[in-house]
Amino acid sequence: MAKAVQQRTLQTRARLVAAAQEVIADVGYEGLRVEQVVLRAGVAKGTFFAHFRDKDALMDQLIGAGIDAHLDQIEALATPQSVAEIVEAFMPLMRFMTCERYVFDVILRHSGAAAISEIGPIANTFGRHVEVVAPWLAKGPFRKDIDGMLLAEGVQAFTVQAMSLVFCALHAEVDLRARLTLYLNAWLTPKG
Amino acid sequence: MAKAVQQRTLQTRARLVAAAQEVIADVGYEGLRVEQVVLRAGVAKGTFFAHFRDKDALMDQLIGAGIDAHLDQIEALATPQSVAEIVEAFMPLMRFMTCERYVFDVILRHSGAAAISEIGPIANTFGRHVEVVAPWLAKGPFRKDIDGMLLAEGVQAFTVQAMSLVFCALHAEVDLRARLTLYLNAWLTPKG
DNA sequence: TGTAAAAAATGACCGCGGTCAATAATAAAT
DNA sequence: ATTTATTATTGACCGCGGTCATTTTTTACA
Repeated sequence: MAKAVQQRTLQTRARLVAAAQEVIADVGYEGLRVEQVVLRAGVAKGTFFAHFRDKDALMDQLIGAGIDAHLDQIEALATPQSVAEIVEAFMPLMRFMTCERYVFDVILRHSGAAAISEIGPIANTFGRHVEVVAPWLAKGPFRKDIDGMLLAEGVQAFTVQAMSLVFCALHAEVDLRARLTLYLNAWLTPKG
Repeated sequence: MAKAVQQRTLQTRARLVAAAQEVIADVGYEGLRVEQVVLRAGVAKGTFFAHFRDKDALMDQLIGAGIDAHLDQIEALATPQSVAEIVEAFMPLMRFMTCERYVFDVILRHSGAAAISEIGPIANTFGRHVEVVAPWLAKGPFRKDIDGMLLAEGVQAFTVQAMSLVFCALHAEVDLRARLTLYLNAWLTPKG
């Protein structure tokens, strides 16, 4: 039994990813065209689809990597001791996730796994997000009446809700930080 | 000043909508092709796009109408007095929203208005949803420490989260009703 | 080396959403 | 009625994601 994957394969894939990042640097995520990517990479169109199931799979990988990089930063932080500190810790990640409407759409589409038994990069970052937040909540001055995982899932739900409002005409005036702070105070430190 | 809109226009639009519904009955929302719709309606392809900005706009209208019909039913109900009753009231709507992955994606994409200053049918139903729930929460045995609108927004966020998990491989085993009940108990009747 | 089997790359081709200059139908004015 | 202005319809055409039979390259083995 030989090497399952050839050297050439890795090179081609790396070239495709590098080319894609260059294209994105030029025209943004939404402006990316597969044809431009293969042109830069110097391969045929069909080759792209031999390496990625579809354009969305490439986006899943690239955006997932971006989220992971932000989560690395977040994990290196000292444990936040308040809602304000939690919000602040997540601001850079949220800014990235909402840098383009198209990016946020891709994230939403992949946040629940794209297909059954097929958990992609972005879906994994959502799992990671919960695992990062749960211990914070356990250590901090927050409600203790419900399971830590459930509490963390709630934080995630409200984070998504707050980001959605960035693109919502009805709530355009309310900024992301203030909105998430409002949600998390109500969720994490209920007085009723 | 004459009638701004001709009779013919209304007829054509009605034919297009009717044709679209027939196509959906045949092949589902995801299977809908604009060409099939115009074929059934007996008009040219360009006509479709004179009546709808794009395919998404048609979906927005049709799915938005579906959600509105469910909200009509929900509004006719007696005010729920518990989390269980709230969940039950929303089950049919949630089943509709998650009848196809594509449908849920369209809903997410349009739940925050599609474009600035352009609030579509689905975005409106999200506003309506909050307005239906808020009075329920004010009257029922739920926490009173935060604003009613905020409380209702939270219900919406958790409803979306619960529906997302329907399509998520990581949580496929957990059913919608149980998941939402868990969320809403934690949100509406905190003990901490 | 030479050769056969497996893996990777190719590019012509297709499906389908969306555009637009040209045309037809309707309403308004004389 | 005839002309004029406005609005609706048409269908050839384009952009772009995605497919697949064919060709090229690599690997395994004699």
